[in-house]
Order: sequence, then structure tokens, then C-alpha cells
Amino acid sequence: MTQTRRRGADLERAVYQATREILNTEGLSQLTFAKVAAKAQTSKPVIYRHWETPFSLALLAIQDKIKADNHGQLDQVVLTGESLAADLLLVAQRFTASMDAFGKTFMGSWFEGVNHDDSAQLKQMLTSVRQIDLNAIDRVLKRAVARGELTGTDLPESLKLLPFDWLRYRMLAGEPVGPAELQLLVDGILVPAYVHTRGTAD
Amino acid sequence: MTQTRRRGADLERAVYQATREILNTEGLSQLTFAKVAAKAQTSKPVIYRHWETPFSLALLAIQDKIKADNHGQLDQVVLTGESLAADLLLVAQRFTASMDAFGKTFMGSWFEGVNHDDSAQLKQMLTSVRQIDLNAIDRVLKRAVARGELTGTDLPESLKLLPFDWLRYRMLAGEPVGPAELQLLVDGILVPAYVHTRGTAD
DNA sequence: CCAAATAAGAAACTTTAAGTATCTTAAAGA
DNA sequence: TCTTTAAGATACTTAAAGTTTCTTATTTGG
Repeated sequence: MTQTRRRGADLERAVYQATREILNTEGLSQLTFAKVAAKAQTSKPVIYRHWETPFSLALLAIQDKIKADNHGQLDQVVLTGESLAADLLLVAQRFTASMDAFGKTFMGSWFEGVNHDDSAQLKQMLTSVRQIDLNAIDRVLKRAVARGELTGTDLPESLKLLPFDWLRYRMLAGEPVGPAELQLLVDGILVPAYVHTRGTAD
Repeated sequence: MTQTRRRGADLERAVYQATREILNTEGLSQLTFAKVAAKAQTSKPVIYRHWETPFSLALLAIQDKIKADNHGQLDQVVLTGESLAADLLLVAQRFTASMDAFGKTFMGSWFEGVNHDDSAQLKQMLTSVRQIDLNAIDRVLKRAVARGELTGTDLPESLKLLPFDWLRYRMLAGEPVGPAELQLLVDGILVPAYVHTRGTAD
């Protein structure tokens, strides 16, 4: 039916576009060459000739997106804040608003391809893990209050969970978590943050 | 050959054990009922009769592990520190050392099932994303130094990347990231941490 | 202690999807 | 216009998921 054939860069763009749509809706686990071919209105052999695996196609599709979106890059945000805090907020807002292409697809597609029952079970599990983490931190905070280092234990939950979230992320990303990182976490991040919110006048 | 047949709880334990071994070595994407059956020395129909999907089997296998390891739970660590910092370090160390069952399997198995070529490409991509993040923060820090809020921009990389890591993790885990979280991040965590390391005497 | 019910384990089968080969023909370049 | 290159269609091969059937070990209850 199609008497016009796309090729080269034209075709490539369509394939990357189709790939990203599948990644965003169904996730990495559901990305197959057959689906990409169908969505891009081409055929399987074309995809197989050009790309090695669905995974590498996914990487290239995301890189393509990053290149295309160059204008909105995080490190080119116009900084207009009157203070460190204001500037940081701008960057953080921009980051969450546009969520860089990598994060969105790779992070967000983890739990895709999981049915409803499983999803509920997973949620419950995450909750119980979080409870354990909170208990652990609360015990530490109570001791600190008893010692007179803090004035209370009622910090935001997000702040209490920060160390665990951060450590999990680093392990996930394959970044080193050694004594130096733990030291930084405790002395450079947690203690200052806790003292800032609930510190004693001294 | 096997004239003895396991059943009930006995069999269940063997299946969960096998499931966890596969999760730890090959990752979630490689977890199939056939492999579990083989490793647990049973047969496919047995697995299909008891569990719905590989994913739900994985969840149950991990919960089973958590129950079994109850003694070593994070919120039962013996706290012996003489200060807030010392106690926090104990908890953080324990967390990284034993990495709770959930984190280990689900976080660590993300990038399993990825071949060598892809893995290299992925690493490179992560690096370039990190570079963008670092640039964005450095610009903010320079402005803060110019204003006199900080004495220098040479903070540990981990600290500079903290906001991005944390936000990515929360999005991944499906936890809310709204204005309140951003405010907490900036005012309650980042500014105190930066000022602690590179603040002016004021 | 024996008989009936239950569930494990083996093997073979069906179905589905991934991956490959072949061929025709549109598009690009000389 | 002729030659080369690569897209797109179709059909095929292979492999793994999921299912069925049957046999027999284990448990339970009379």
C-alpha cells in the first residue's frame, strides 16, 4: 500500500519515536523489536538490521531525545534567585518538571509490566520496609534528644528516610558506598540537617 | 529416582530459596518458572499450581527472607554511640552491610540481563547525565560564592549530586515529589549541608 | 493398618513470540 | 538510465512459556 519508503535518518527518527512511546507506556520489559516495528509502521527485519538488542535501541532512543531537547538542559537554566536557596529551588523545580529523559524512562519503567495484584503487594512491601527504616531512625533521634543534642524527634518523614533512600539509590546506580560516603552522609548531610530543624540553641 | 517427595511448607521453602538464588545471580528479568523448577529440583506444573507469575513469586520469596532474617532487623541494632553522629553511623553501616532484602534483589537486579556492550554504553550515559547535574549545581554554587554565602565550590561530588539522586529515587519509588518536598530538600537539607561544609563565618 | 483423597513429579503437547532468511521493489547516486 | 543500496512483505525456524494428562508418593481419616 505504501508506495513511499522512508529510509536513513527519516526512518531512524520514526523508530526512536516509536521506541520511546513504548518505553513510556509499557516499560523496558515490554519493549520488543516486533512492537517497535509495528508502531513505527515498518517491519521487523528493518529493526534487526539496524540495532542489536531492544535494550541498546532503548539507550539510543533516549540519547536521541536528549540531543533533541538540548535547549532545555538542566545546566542551562536561567538562574534568577537572590540567594543560594532560591537558585537551588529553581534547579530542583526544573529537574522535577522536565525529569531528564534518562530518569523518566529508566526509572519509571522499572515496575511497568506488573499486574494489579502484584502492584498492590509491592506497595505494601515498600510500606513495611519504610516502617522499619523509620523505627530505626526514631530510636537514634530519641537518644539524641535524651543527650540534649536535639529538641525533638518530629522531623519530616522524608528527612528521616533520606539516608535509606540515598543509599539505596547509590547501590542501584552502582556507585560506590564506602566509609567515605557514610561519613559524608552522617557528618556532612544528616547532622547538619537535623540540627538545622531541631537543634538546641547550645 | 527421587522416591521421596517434598510437599507443603517444605517444598515452599525450597522454591523460595531457589527463587532468591536466581534473583541474586541473574536478576528479575531472568526469573522464569522453568528455571525455578529446575533449581528447586521440582517440575514446572508444581510451580504453576502454586504461584501466579514470576514477579509475584519473587515478592513472596523476598518476604519469606525478611521473615526469616527477623533477628537482624535494622530497627533492632544495638545503639552504642556517644553522639547523634555516632549512632547514625551505626545505623548507616548496618544498612549498607546487610542491605535489606528488598533493596538487594529489586534494586540490584535492574540492570541484570544486560550484555557487555550495552553495559558500557549505559555507563557512559550515566556519566554524561551526572556531568549535566554537576554543571548545574556548580553554577549555583559559584553565584552563592559571589554573593558571599559560601567560601568555595569544592564540595564532595556525592554531595553535589545528592539532590538529583534523591529526587530520582523518590520518583522511582512512586513517592510524591511536590512543592513541600522541594522546599524541604532545599531549606532543610541542601542549604544546611552546604553551609556546614563551606559556609562563611557570618 | 488400610483405603481414599491430595498433591508432587514426569513427559509430552500446544501456543506464542523471538529471531532469521528470502525476495521484491522503491529510492538514491553515478 | 543503469546500478547499488536498503526498505518492506512474507514465510519460516527456533525456543521458551504455559498447559494437559497421567502416574505414584504422601497424608489423612476411618
